[in-house]
Amino acid sequence: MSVEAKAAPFAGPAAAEKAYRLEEHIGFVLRKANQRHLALFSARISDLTPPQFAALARLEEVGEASQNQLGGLIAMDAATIKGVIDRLKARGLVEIDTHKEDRRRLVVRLSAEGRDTLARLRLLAFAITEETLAPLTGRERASLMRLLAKIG
Amino acid sequence: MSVEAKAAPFAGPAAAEKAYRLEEHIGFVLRKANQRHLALFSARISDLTPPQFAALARLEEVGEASQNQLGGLIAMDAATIKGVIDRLKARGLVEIDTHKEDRRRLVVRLSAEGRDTLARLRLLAFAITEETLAPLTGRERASLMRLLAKIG
DNA sequence: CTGATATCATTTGCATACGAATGAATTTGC
DNA sequence: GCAAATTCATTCGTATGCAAATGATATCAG
Repeated sequence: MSVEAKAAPFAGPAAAEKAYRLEEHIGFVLRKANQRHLALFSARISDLTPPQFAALARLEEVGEASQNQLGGLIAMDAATIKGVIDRLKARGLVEIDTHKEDRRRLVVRLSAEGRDTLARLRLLAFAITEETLAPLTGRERASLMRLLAKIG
Repeated sequence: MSVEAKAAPFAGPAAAEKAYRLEEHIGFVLRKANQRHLALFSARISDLTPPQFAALARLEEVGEASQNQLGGLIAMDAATIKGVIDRLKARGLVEIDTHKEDRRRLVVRLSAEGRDTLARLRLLAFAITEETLAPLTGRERASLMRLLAKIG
Protein backbone atom coordinates (compact mmCIF):
# COMPACT_ATOMS: atom_id res chain seq x y z
CA MET A 1 0.00 0.00 0.00
CA SER A 2 2.22 2.81 1.24
CA VAL A 3 5.98 3.11 1.25
CA GLU A 4 5.88 4.16 4.85
CA ALA A 5 6.47 1.61 7.56
CA LYS A 6 3.64 0.79 9.92
CA ALA A 7 5.73 2.00 12.84
CA ALA A 8 5.88 -1.21 14.80
CA PRO A 9 7.05 -0.40 18.35
CA PHE A 10 10.85 -0.21 18.61
CA ALA A 11 11.27 -1.26 15.00
CA GLY A 12 11.18 1.99 13.05
CA PRO A 13 13.68 2.63 10.22
CA ALA A 14 15.64 4.98 12.49
CA ALA A 15 15.25 7.01 15.63
CA ALA A 16 14.48 10.14 13.61
CA GLU A 17 11.74 8.39 11.66
CA LYS A 18 8.97 9.03 14.13
CA ALA A 19 5.64 8.45 12.41
CA TYR A 20 4.08 11.64 11.11
CA ARG A 21 0.42 11.72 11.98
CA LEU A 22 -1.50 14.71 10.76
CA GLU A 23 -3.97 14.34 13.62
CA GLU A 24 -1.21 14.88 16.16
CA HIS A 25 -0.19 18.22 14.72
CA ILE A 26 -1.74 21.37 16.06
CA GLY A 27 -2.18 23.05 12.68
CA PHE A 28 -4.40 20.32 11.35
CA VAL A 29 -6.68 20.08 14.37
CA LEU A 30 -6.90 23.86 14.59
CA ARG A 31 -8.00 24.03 10.98
CA LYS A 32 -10.68 21.41 11.52
CA ALA A 33 -12.00 23.04 14.68
CA ASN A 34 -12.15 26.35 12.87
CA GLN A 35 -14.00 24.70 10.04
CA ARG A 36 -16.69 23.30 12.27
CA HIS A 37 -17.12 26.60 14.04
CA LEU A 38 -17.48 28.42 10.73
CA ALA A 39 -20.15 25.98 9.60
CA LEU A 40 -22.14 26.51 12.80
CA PHE A 41 -21.71 30.26 12.53
CA SER A 42 -22.95 30.55 8.98
CA ALA A 43 -25.87 28.25 9.74
CA ARG A 44 -27.07 30.70 12.40
CA ILE A 45 -25.82 33.98 11.00
CA SER A 46 -25.89 33.70 7.25
CA ASP A 47 -25.65 37.37 6.37
CA LEU A 48 -22.44 38.19 8.23
CA THR A 49 -19.05 36.47 8.44
CA PRO A 50 -17.12 35.97 11.70
CA PRO A 51 -14.55 38.63 10.78
CA GLN A 52 -17.30 41.09 9.93
CA PHE A 53 -19.02 40.34 13.20
CA ALA A 54 -15.75 40.77 15.08
CA ALA A 55 -15.24 44.17 13.50
CA LEU A 56 -18.74 45.32 14.51
CA ALA A 57 -18.40 43.94 18.03
CA ARG A 58 -15.07 45.66 18.55
CA LEU A 59 -16.41 48.92 17.20
CA GLU A 60 -19.20 48.79 19.73
CA GLU A 61 -16.62 48.35 22.48
CA VAL A 62 -14.27 51.12 21.48
CA GLY A 63 -16.69 53.57 19.91
CA GLU A 64 -14.53 54.46 16.96
CA ALA A 65 -11.09 53.75 15.58
CA SER A 66 -8.97 54.25 12.50
CA GLN A 67 -9.16 51.45 10.00
CA ASN A 68 -5.72 50.00 10.76
CA GLN A 69 -6.21 50.52 14.48
CA LEU A 70 -9.40 48.51 14.32
CA GLY A 71 -7.54 45.83 12.40
CA GLY A 72 -5.00 45.66 15.21
CA LEU A 73 -7.82 45.24 17.73
CA ILE A 74 -9.12 42.14 15.97
CA ALA A 75 -5.83 40.77 14.63
CA MET A 76 -6.21 41.65 10.97
CA ASP A 77 -3.55 43.20 8.80
CA ALA A 78 -4.18 46.36 6.80
CA ALA A 79 -5.00 44.58 3.56
CA THR A 80 -7.53 42.29 5.20
CA ILE A 81 -9.35 44.83 7.34
CA LYS A 82 -9.78 47.05 4.33
CA GLY A 83 -11.89 44.48 2.52
CA VAL A 84 -13.96 43.79 5.63
CA ILE A 85 -14.67 47.48 6.25
CA ASP A 86 -15.43 48.08 2.57
CA ARG A 87 -18.12 45.42 2.65
CA LEU A 88 -19.57 46.62 5.96
CA LYS A 89 -19.66 50.16 4.62
CA ALA A 90 -21.33 49.05 1.38
CA ARG A 91 -24.07 47.53 3.54
CA GLY A 92 -24.44 50.60 5.70
CA LEU A 93 -23.33 48.92 8.93
CA VAL A 94 -20.43 51.30 9.53
CA GLU A 95 -19.72 54.94 8.74
CA ILE A 96 -16.39 56.35 7.65
CA ASP A 97 -14.89 59.83 7.84
CA THR A 98 -11.41 61.13 7.31
CA HIS A 99 -9.64 62.14 10.48
CA LYS A 100 -9.59 65.91 10.94
CA GLU A 101 -6.03 66.21 12.22
CA ASP A 102 -4.40 63.39 10.31
CA ARG A 103 -5.63 63.19 6.77
CA ARG A 104 -4.12 59.74 6.24
CA ARG A 105 -6.56 58.14 8.65
CA LEU A 106 -10.06 56.82 8.14
CA VAL A 107 -12.25 56.99 11.22
CA VAL A 108 -14.65 54.06 11.37
CA ARG A 109 -17.70 53.81 13.61
CA LEU A 110 -20.95 51.86 13.83
CA SER A 111 -23.98 53.24 12.03
CA ALA A 112 -27.38 53.07 13.67
CA GLU A 113 -28.14 50.08 11.51
CA GLY A 114 -24.86 48.46 12.52
CA ARG A 115 -25.81 48.92 16.15
CA ASP A 116 -29.22 47.39 15.52
CA THR A 117 -27.70 44.49 13.67
CA LEU A 118 -25.34 43.80 16.54
CA ALA A 119 -28.17 43.92 19.05
CA ARG A 120 -30.16 41.52 16.92
CA LEU A 121 -27.27 39.03 16.58
CA ARG A 122 -25.86 39.24 20.06
CA LEU A 123 -27.65 36.25 21.54
CA LEU A 124 -27.10 34.20 18.40
CA ALA A 125 -23.37 34.76 18.76
CA PHE A 126 -23.47 33.37 22.30
CA ALA A 127 -25.45 30.41 21.02
CA ILE A 128 -22.84 29.71 18.35
CA THR A 129 -20.03 29.62 20.87
CA GLU A 130 -22.18 27.40 23.04
CA GLU A 131 -22.92 25.08 20.14
CA THR A 132 -19.29 24.88 19.04
CA LEU A 133 -18.25 23.90 22.55
CA ALA A 134 -21.18 21.55 23.04
CA PRO A 135 -19.04 18.36 22.92
CA LEU A 136 -17.16 19.59 26.00
CA THR A 137 -18.03 19.75 29.68
CA GLY A 138 -18.05 23.11 31.41
CA ARG A 139 -14.63 22.49 32.84
CA GLU A 140 -13.25 21.44 29.49
CA ARG A 141 -14.64 24.56 27.85
CA ALA A 142 -12.88 26.83 30.30
CA SER A 143 -9.71 24.84 29.85
CA LEU A 144 -9.84 25.01 26.07
CA MET A 145 -10.44 28.74 26.03
CA ARG A 146 -7.56 29.31 28.43
CA LEU A 147 -5.12 27.15 26.47
CA LEU A 148 -6.07 28.68 23.13
CA ALA A 149 -5.61 32.16 24.54
CA LYS A 150 -2.16 31.10 25.71
CA ILE A 151 -0.97 30.04 22.27
CA GLY A 152 -2.81 32.74 20.31
CA MET B 1 -16.24 56.61 24.86
CA SER B 2 -18.49 53.69 24.06
CA VAL B 3 -22.22 53.38 24.18
CA GLU B 4 -21.90 50.06 25.94
CA ALA B 5 -22.10 49.91 29.70
CA LYS B 6 -19.04 48.91 31.66
CA ALA B 7 -20.92 45.87 32.97
CA ALA B 8 -20.68 46.63 36.66
CA PRO B 9 -21.53 43.45 38.60
CA PHE B 10 -25.27 42.99 38.99
CA ALA B 11 -25.96 46.30 37.34
CA GLY B 12 -26.32 45.43 33.65
CA PRO B 13 -29.05 47.05 31.56
CA ALA B 14 -30.99 43.78 31.59
CA ALA B 15 -30.49 40.10 32.20
CA ALA B 16 -30.12 39.44 28.48
CA GLU B 17 -27.50 42.15 28.10
CA LYS B 18 -24.53 40.03 29.07
CA ALA B 19 -21.35 41.80 27.95
CA TYR B 20 -20.11 40.56 24.63
CA ARG B 21 -16.35 40.02 24.81
CA LEU B 22 -14.70 38.87 21.64
CA GLU B 23 -11.95 37.18 23.65
CA GLU B 24 -14.49 34.89 25.31
CA HIS B 25 -15.78 33.53 22.04
CA ILE B 26 -14.26 30.42 20.57
CA GLY B 27 -14.20 31.66 16.97
CA PHE B 28 -12.03 34.62 17.78
CA VAL B 29 -9.44 32.73 19.82
CA LEU B 30 -9.37 29.92 17.27
CA ARG B 31 -8.62 32.41 14.52
CA LYS B 32 -5.82 33.97 16.51
CA ALA B 33 -4.26 30.64 17.43
CA ASN B 34 -4.43 29.60 13.80
CA GLN B 35 -2.79 32.84 12.82
CA ARG B 36 0.14 32.37 15.12
CA HIS B 37 0.62 28.80 13.95
CA LEU B 38 0.59 29.90 10.33
CA ALA B 39 3.24 32.54 11.03
CA LEU B 40 5.50 29.97 12.69
CA PHE B 41 4.89 27.52 9.87
CA SER B 42 5.77 29.88 7.08
CA ALA B 43 8.84 31.10 8.96
CA ARG B 44 10.21 27.55 8.96
CA ILE B 45 8.69 26.19 5.76
CA SER B 46 8.39 29.05 3.36
CA ASP B 47 7.95 27.10 0.16
CA LEU B 48 4.89 25.07 1.16
CA THR B 49 1.59 25.97 2.86
CA PRO B 50 0.04 23.91 5.65
CA PRO B 51 -2.72 22.59 3.37
CA GLN B 52 -0.14 21.59 0.77
CA PHE B 53 1.92 19.88 3.43
CA ALA B 54 -1.16 18.09 4.72
CA ALA B 55 -1.94 16.79 1.24
CA LEU B 56 1.58 15.43 0.80
CA ALA B 57 1.64 13.90 4.26
CA ARG B 58 -1.68 12.16 3.71
CA LEU B 59 -0.60 10.90 0.33
CA GLU B 60 2.44 9.32 1.92
CA GLU B 61 0.16 7.56 4.38
CA VAL B 62 -2.37 6.24 1.93
CA GLY B 63 -0.20 5.74 -1.15
CA GLU B 64 -2.68 7.11 -3.62
CA ALA B 65 -6.23 8.42 -3.77
CA SER B 66 -8.64 10.16 -6.08
CA GLN B 67 -8.61 13.92 -5.81
CA ASN B 68 -11.89 14.22 -3.94
CA GLN B 69 -11.06 11.23 -1.78
CA LEU B 70 -7.84 12.91 -0.74
CA GLY B 71 -9.79 16.06 -0.01
CA GLY B 72 -12.01 14.07 2.32
CA LEU B 73 -8.96 12.71 4.11
CA ILE B 74 -7.73 16.19 4.98
CA ALA B 75 -11.08 17.95 5.35
CA MET B 76 -11.10 19.95 2.13
CA ASP B 77 -14.01 20.29 -0.24
CA ALA B 78 -13.70 19.53 -3.94
CA ALA B 79 -13.12 23.11 -5.00
CA THR B 80 -10.36 23.67 -2.47
CA ILE B 81 -8.45 20.43 -2.95
CA LYS B 82 -8.38 21.07 -6.67
CA GLY B 83 -6.35 24.23 -6.31
CA VAL B 84 -3.98 22.61 -3.84
CA ILE B 85 -3.35 19.63 -6.10
CA ASP B 86 -2.95 21.85 -9.16
CA ARG B 87 -0.19 23.76 -7.46
CA LEU B 88 1.54 20.66 -6.14
CA LYS B 89 1.40 19.15 -9.60
CA ALA B 90 2.78 22.30 -11.22
CA ARG B 91 5.76 21.98 -8.90
CA GLY B 92 6.24 18.29 -9.62
CA LEU B 93 5.49 17.13 -6.08
CA VAL B 94 2.57 14.90 -7.08
CA GLU B 95 1.68 12.87 -10.16
CA ILE B 96 -1.77 12.51 -11.61
CA ASP B 97 -3.38 9.89 -13.84
CA THR B 98 -6.92 9.21 -14.84
CA HIS B 99 -8.42 6.16 -13.22
CA LYS B 100 -8.50 3.22 -15.63
CA GLU B 101 -11.93 1.92 -14.71
CA ASP B 102 -13.66 5.19 -13.86
CA ARG B 103 -12.75 7.97 -16.23
CA ARG B 104 -14.21 10.63 -13.97
CA ARG B 105 -11.53 10.10 -11.35
CA LEU B 106 -8.04 11.54 -11.06
CA VAL B 107 -5.58 9.32 -9.23
CA VAL B 108 -3.09 11.38 -7.24
CA ARG B 109 0.18 10.10 -5.78
CA LEU B 110 3.50 11.46 -4.53
CA SER B 111 6.29 11.91 -7.06
CA ALA B 112 9.85 10.99 -6.12
CA GLU B 113 10.50 14.66 -5.55
CA GLY B 114 7.39 14.94 -3.40
CA ARG B 115 8.66 12.07 -1.29
CA ASP B 116 12.06 13.74 -0.94
CA THR B 117 10.45 17.04 -0.01
CA LEU B 118 8.40 15.36 2.69
CA ALA B 119 11.47 13.61 4.08
CA ARG B 120 13.32 16.90 4.14
CA LEU B 121 10.51 18.76 5.94
CA ARG B 122 9.44 16.06 8.35
CA LEU B 123 11.47 17.19 11.33
CA LEU B 124 10.70 20.83 10.65
CA ALA B 125 7.00 20.02 10.87
CA PHE B 126 7.49 18.48 14.29
CA ALA B 127 9.47 21.55 15.33
CA ILE B 128 6.63 23.82 14.21
CA THR B 129 4.08 21.96 16.30
CA GLU B 130 6.51 22.07 19.20
CA GLU B 131 7.05 25.80 18.76
CA THR B 132 3.34 26.54 18.46
CA LEU B 133 2.68 24.70 21.71
CA ALA B 134 5.75 26.13 23.45
CA PRO B 135 3.73 28.36 25.83
CA LEU B 136 2.10 25.23 27.27
CA THR B 137 3.30 22.54 29.64
CA GLY B 138 3.36 18.95 28.46
CA ARG B 139 0.12 18.22 30.24
CA GLU B 140 -1.54 21.30 28.78
CA ARG B 141 -0.43 20.33 25.27
CA ALA B 142 -2.02 16.93 25.53
CA SER B 143 -5.15 18.50 26.96
CA LEU B 144 -5.40 21.08 24.17
CA MET B 145 -4.95 18.49 21.43
CA ARG B 146 -7.61 16.30 22.97
CA LEU B 147 -10.13 19.10 23.38
CA LEU B 148 -9.57 20.44 19.87
CA ALA B 149 -10.02 16.98 18.42
CA LYS B 150 -13.30 16.76 20.32
CA ILE B 151 -14.77 19.88 18.80
CA GLY B 152 -13.24 19.45 15.31
C1' DC C 1 -32.01 -1.22 -22.17
C1' DT C 2 -32.91 3.42 -20.69
C1' DG C 3 -34.34 7.30 -18.05
C1' DA C 4 -33.45 9.01 -13.38
C1' DT C 5 -29.79 9.51 -9.93
C1' DA C 6 -25.54 9.86 -8.16
C1' DT C 7 -20.63 10.82 -8.26
C1' DC C 8 -16.27 13.19 -9.74
C1' DA C 9 -14.18 17.05 -11.18
C1' DT C 10 -14.37 21.77 -12.77
C1' DT C 11 -15.70 26.51 -12.84
C1' DT C 12 -17.44 30.85 -10.98
C1' DG C 13 -18.24 34.05 -7.37
C1' DC C 14 -17.36 35.74 -2.98
C1' DA C 15 -14.66 36.40 1.40
C1' DT C 16 -10.78 36.03 4.19
C1' DA C 17 -5.59 36.17 4.79
C1' DC C 18 -0.82 37.75 4.15
C1' DG C 19 3.51 39.64 1.81
C1' DA C 20 5.26 43.21 -0.85
C1' DA C 21 5.16 47.47 -3.29
C1' DT C 22 3.28 52.20 -3.61
C1' DG C 23 1.57 56.86 -2.66
C1' DA C 24 0.17 60.31 0.57
C1' DA C 25 0.72 62.52 4.86
C1' DT C 26 3.04 63.06 9.24
C1' DT C 27 6.82 62.92 12.46
C1' DT C 28 11.70 62.79 13.58
C1' DG C 29 16.54 63.90 13.47
C1' DC C 30 19.91 66.88 12.87
C1' DG D 1 13.30 73.84 8.54
C1' DC D 2 13.99 70.11 5.76
C1' DA D 3 15.56 65.52 4.39
C1' DA D 4 14.85 60.88 6.19
C1' DA D 5 12.15 57.72 8.38
C1' DT D 6 7.58 56.33 9.72
C1' DT D 7 2.72 55.65 9.46
C1' DC D 8 -1.86 54.97 7.12
C1' DA D 9 -4.21 53.29 3.53
C1' DT D 10 -4.38 51.12 -0.99
C1' DT D 11 -3.24 47.84 -4.53
C1' DC D 12 -1.48 43.56 -6.48
C1' DG D 13 -0.49 38.79 -6.34
C1' DT D 14 -1.09 34.33 -4.38
C1' DA D 15 -3.52 30.83 -1.59
C1' DT D 16 -7.04 28.95 0.98
C1' DG D 17 -12.14 28.04 1.78
C1' DC D 18 -17.04 27.36 0.73
C1' DA D 19 -21.58 27.49 -2.01
C1' DA D 20 -23.68 26.74 -6.18
C1' DA D 21 -23.94 25.52 -10.96
C1' DT D 22 -22.19 22.59 -14.76
C1' DG D 23 -20.46 18.73 -17.62
C1' DA D 24 -18.94 14.13 -17.97
C1' DT D 25 -19.33 9.60 -16.54
C1' DA D 26 -21.19 5.77 -13.93
C1' DT D 27 -24.81 3.33 -11.57
C1' DC D 28 -29.47 2.14 -10.52
C1' DA D 29 -34.46 1.17 -11.18
C1' DG D 30 -37.92 -0.61 -13.56
